[in-house]
Amino acid sequence: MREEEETEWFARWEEHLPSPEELTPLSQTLITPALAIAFDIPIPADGNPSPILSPHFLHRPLPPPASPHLPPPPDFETSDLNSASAASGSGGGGDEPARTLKRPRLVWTPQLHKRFVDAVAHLGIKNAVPKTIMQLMSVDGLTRENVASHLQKYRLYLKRMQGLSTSGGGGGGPISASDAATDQLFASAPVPHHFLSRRPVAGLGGPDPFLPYMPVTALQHHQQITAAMQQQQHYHQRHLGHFGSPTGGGGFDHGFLNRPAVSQSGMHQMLGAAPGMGLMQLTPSSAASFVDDLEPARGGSGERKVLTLFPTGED
DNA sequence: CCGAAAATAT
DNA sequence: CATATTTTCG
Repeated sequence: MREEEETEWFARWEEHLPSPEELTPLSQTLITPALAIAFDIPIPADGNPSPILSPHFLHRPLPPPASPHLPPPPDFETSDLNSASAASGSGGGGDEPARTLKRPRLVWTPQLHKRFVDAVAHLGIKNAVPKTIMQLMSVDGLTRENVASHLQKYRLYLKRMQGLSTSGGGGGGPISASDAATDQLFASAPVPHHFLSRRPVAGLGGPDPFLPYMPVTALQHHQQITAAMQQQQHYHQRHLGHFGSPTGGGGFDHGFLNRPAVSQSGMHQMLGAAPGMGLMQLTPSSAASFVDDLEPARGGSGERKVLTLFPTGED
């Protein structure tokens, strides 16, 4: 019977999250610099190249099928399309500049986290170790430590949930125990129910028996964690928090950005700061002003038209 | 290399 | 002060 349940969440998964453009207001560059040029697309801020930092992190093609008999890796895009100019087989050179540089704090955005969860789900809790996860994610710049750290937190989150999910968890609300700001990130991603209260399937040493892979084709992000992105996202995250759209008739909560009340933690932070909210923490290095335009669109329905596409031109 | 804890940064 | 992410230790 459980099997059916699993298939169910599986089917619902799609609706659970990716969805709406509302959730993807992030400005992912869909157009590569080269492409833009080819199409003669005038990049905004022409005079303002947004000299946002672009520490060229190392980018590895990530080769391995890490999965023995695992279905083809998710359509996770390898998130690398910068091979245009670097195609030169030069020595491999190897010189990935950025090997000993202190890379900026990694910001786990919902998208990244989703990728993380997907990877873990496909690997199965058993094989979900940092290294493997990292490889599956194929996110350029991601290090094993990044994943390990996040995994640690993720596990704690899962554990926490198990204890709170006393209501039989069946049917009612799968995951709605705590809405601490902390869980927001995790809430944004569908937590495979197998993870909860359920140990490795006996008799199976490998990945879960079934793993049809979810239809997350909506993934339209070319993820390349760069300082630029991080800054933008970070900035957004700070401003997000209250969205007046109480699931207007929806009924399904996408579980993200629509948490009505902030817990104490949130208040504490505000208390520390001024009610006027002027907390704009720009990273030290370049305090260039970004053209972020994430409008809460209060009032009627929201209007998500965030197109801050800027050239990742880094190659 | 993995996992947990301590240390730091925000 | 709390939380997120990094670095250190076992």
